[in-house]
Amino acid sequence: MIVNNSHNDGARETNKIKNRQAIIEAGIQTFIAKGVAETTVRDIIRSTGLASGTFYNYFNSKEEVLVAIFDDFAKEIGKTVRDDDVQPKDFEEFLRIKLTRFFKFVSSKPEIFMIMSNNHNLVNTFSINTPQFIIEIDYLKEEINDYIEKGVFPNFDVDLFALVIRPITDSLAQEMMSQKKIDINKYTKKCINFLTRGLGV
Amino acid sequence: MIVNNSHNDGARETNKIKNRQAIIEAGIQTFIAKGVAETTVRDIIRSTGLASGTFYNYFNSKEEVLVAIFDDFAKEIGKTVRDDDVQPKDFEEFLRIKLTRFFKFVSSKPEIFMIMSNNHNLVNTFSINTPQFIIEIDYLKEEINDYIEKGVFPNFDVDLFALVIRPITDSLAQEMMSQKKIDINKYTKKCINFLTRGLGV
Amino acid sequence: MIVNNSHNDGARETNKIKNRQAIIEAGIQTFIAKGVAETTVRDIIRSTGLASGTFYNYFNSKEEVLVAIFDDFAKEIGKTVRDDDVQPKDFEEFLRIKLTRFFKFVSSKPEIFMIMSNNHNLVNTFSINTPQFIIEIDYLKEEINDYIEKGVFPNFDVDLFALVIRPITDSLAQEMMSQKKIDINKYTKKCINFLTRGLGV
Amino acid sequence: MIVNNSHNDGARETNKIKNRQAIIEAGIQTFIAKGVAETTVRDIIRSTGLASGTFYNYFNSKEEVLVAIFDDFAKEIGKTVRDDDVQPKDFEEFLRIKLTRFFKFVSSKPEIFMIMSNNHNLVNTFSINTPQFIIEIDYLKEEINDYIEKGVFPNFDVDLFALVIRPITDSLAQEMMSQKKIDINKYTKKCINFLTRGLGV
DNA sequence: CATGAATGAGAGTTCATTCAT
DNA sequence: GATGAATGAACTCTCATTCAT
Repeated sequence: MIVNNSHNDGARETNKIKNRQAIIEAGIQTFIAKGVAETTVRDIIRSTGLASGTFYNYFNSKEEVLVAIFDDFAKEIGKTVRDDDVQPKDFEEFLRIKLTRFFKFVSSKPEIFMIMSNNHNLVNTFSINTPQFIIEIDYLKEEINDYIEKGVFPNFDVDLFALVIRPITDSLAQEMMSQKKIDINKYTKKCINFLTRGLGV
Repeated sequence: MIVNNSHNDGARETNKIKNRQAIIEAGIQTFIAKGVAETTVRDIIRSTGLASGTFYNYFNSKEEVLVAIFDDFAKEIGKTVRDDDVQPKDFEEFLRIKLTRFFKFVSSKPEIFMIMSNNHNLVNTFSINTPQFIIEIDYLKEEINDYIEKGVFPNFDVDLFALVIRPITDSLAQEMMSQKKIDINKYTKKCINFLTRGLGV
Repeated sequence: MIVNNSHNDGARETNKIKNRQAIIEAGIQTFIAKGVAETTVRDIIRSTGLASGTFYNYFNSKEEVLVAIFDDFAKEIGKTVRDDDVQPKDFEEFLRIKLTRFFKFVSSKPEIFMIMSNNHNLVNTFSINTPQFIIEIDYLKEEINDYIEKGVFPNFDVDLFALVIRPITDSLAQEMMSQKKIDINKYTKKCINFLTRGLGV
Repeated sequence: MIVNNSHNDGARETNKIKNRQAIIEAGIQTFIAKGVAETTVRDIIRSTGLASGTFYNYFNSKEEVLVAIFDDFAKEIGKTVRDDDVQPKDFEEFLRIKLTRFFKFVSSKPEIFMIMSNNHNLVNTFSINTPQFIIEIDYLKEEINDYIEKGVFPNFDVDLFALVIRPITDSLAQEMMSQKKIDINKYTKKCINFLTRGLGV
C-alpha cells in the first residue's frame, strides 16, 4: 500500500474549515427542520455525509453548534452594522443607518429567525442570547456613549437602550419575516420612531 | 337500602388535583435547578415521590408540564392585571395600574423568570410563548381599543404595542429580578415612560 | 340516590355471562385488528367499556382469552360436526357430512381465520392448538374407530388421519376464505378426495 | 497518489457477520427456552454478551430475528432438497428423494421444530410463514410443473400439493421429532404414500 | 484527521396488576 | 362484583461518545 502522506497543510486547513462550515450549515437546516430540542448530533452529522466520530473534532455538542450559529450571526450583524466611516449628525440618523442595515441583513439571512420561531413542540422560543451578542451590544453602547461624550447625541438612558434593543428588534424582525411582502423601510421607520421617542432623544 | 354510588369519588378527585399540582411544582423546581433542556420526565416525577407511570396519567411530556406552568402563570398574570373596576383617566394611568400589578406579581412569583434565565447550557436567556400568553395579549389589545373608541385614549399603534409589550416587560422584569434590591417602582416608571413616549401617547 | 340492591342472582349470573362474552368478543375484534402479539389486556378491556380491574374477574391474561376463543370455536365446530343421528354408509359419506358442516361453519364464522392470517408483523401464524381442539380430534378418532370395529369402515391409519386432518382442513379453509367467491362444495370435494385416497379408504 | 481506502475493513466485515450470527444463534436458544411471545430483545442480546445497543445495528425487533431464523432454515432446506442431478423416473421417486432429505435435515436441525412446538403458554403448536418459505414452495411447484410438461409426471393438482405440503410435512416432522426413536424412513414412507395416493399420482 | 461499529447508560414509555373505594 | 388511578418493574430504543482501524 502506497500512500502519499505529504499533505500540504494548506489543503488540510482548507478541509478543516470546509468541514466545520458543513456542520454549521447542516446544523442550521436541521434546527429549522426538527427544532432545536429534537435535533441530535446524529441528525446534524448525518446530513453532512461525514462520519459520526468526525463531529467531535469540531464541536462537543449540538449546543456548541447552536452557539456557533448564533455567534457567527451576531458577528456578521456586528460587522455589517459597525463597519462605518459615516458620521451621523444625530441619534435618529445613527439609528437609521444601523437599523436599515440590520433589517436588510436579517431579510437576506432568515435562517436565525426560522430557528427561533419553530413550531415543533408546544414551546415557542423567541430570543436566545449567546456571548457574541453580549459583546456586540456592549460595542454598540460604547459607540453611543462616545457620541454622547462628543455632544453629538444628547444624554439618555443608554442602559435601557441596551436592554430593550435586542427584544424589540427581534420582535419586529420576526414580525417582518412572517409577512408575505417584506417591507424593510416600514419596520426601520417604526423602530426608529419608537426608540427615539421612547428614549426621549 | 341507600347506596352512594359515587364511590366516594370526592377523595379520588381531590387526589387527582393534588397529584397534578405536585407534578407542576416539581416541574418548576426541576426546570430551575437543571434547566429545561436538561430536565427529564424522570427528574420531575422523582421529586414528587409518585411512581414513574403516574406521570403519564397527567402529562405526556415535560413540554406539556412546561406549557402548563407558563399557561398557569399567564392566566394568573392576566387575572391580576385585568381584575378591575377602576377607570383610568388616560393611557399613562392605565399603564401605571397594569404595570405596577405586573411587576408586583412577578416579584412575588419569580419562578418563571428563574426558568427563563437559566445558565445551564451555553444558551442563557430565552422567552417562551404559549397559547395562554397570546390570549392575554389579545385581551389587553381589546381593552385598549375600547378605551380608544370611547375617546379616553388617543389613537395610537396598538399592534406595535402588542408586539413589544412582552419582550420589553420580560427584559425589564428579568433585569429587575437579577438585582439585589428589587425596586418595583423604578421599573414601572421606566416602562411607562418608555412606552407612552415611544408610542406617542 | 336510591338503588335497589336486591339483585336476584339470576340477573347477576346473566350479567357475568354477558361480561365474559363481551370480553371474548372484544378479544376477537382486537386480535383481528392489531394481531395477537400486539394486543394488550388494556386494548381488549378498553373496547368493552368495562373497567380494567374487571378483566381479572374473568381471565388472567390475554392468552386465556385467546384460548377461550379457540376453545369455544373448537367446541362449536365439534358440536356442529358431531350432532348426528345419520348413519353414514361408508367413510366417504362420513367425511362428506362432517366436512360439509365444517366448511359451512367456517364460512359463517370467519373470525378465527382472520385472527390466524393477520398481517401485523412479519410472522404469519397459520395454526394454533388448544386443549379443546385435541379433545375434539380425539372424539373424532373414537367415532371412526367405532365404525371400523362395526365393519362400516375398512381398517386404515386413523392416527395419520388424526395428525393431518387439522393442518389440511385449516389450509383449505384459509385458502377458501381468502377467495372472493366462497365455494364450500369445491373445497369439501377436494378434501374428501384427497383424504379418502390418501388414506386408501 | 494511491491510497488503500478500505481501512482494512476485512476484519470489520468479518466481525459484523460474526455478530449477526451470534444474535441469530442466541435468538434460537432464547425462543426455544422461553417461547417466542415471552422472549424480549434484551433476553436475546443478553445471551450474546454484546451491548444492548448493538442489537439494533443488526435487527429492528425480535420478529426480524425470528424471520431471519426461519428464512435461513427455509433456504437451507431448499438448498438441501433441491441440489440435484438425479432425474427421478416418476413422482414417487421424486418425493422419496426430496422427503428423505427433508426429514433427514429436520432431524439434524431440530431447533425450528422446538421453536414451533413450545409449551410456554396455553397455545402450544403453531406454524410460521416467512417470505423464503413461499419462495421455496414456488420453486418446488415449478420443478414439478416442468416434469409434468416433460411427461415424466402425470398431470395432477399441483396447487393442492403446494397448499398441503407444508402443513403435512410440518405435522409429521413435529410428530417424528417428539418420538424417542426418530425413524426417518417410517415418516418418509408414510408421507409419500399419503401424498401420491391423495393426489392420485 | 476520518471512519463507523460498538458501547451502555439511561430516557421514555408501557402495561399487567393491585386495591381502596 | 365493578371501578380506575397508582404502581413500578421492565421493556424498547436512542444517542452521545469512544476507539481500533
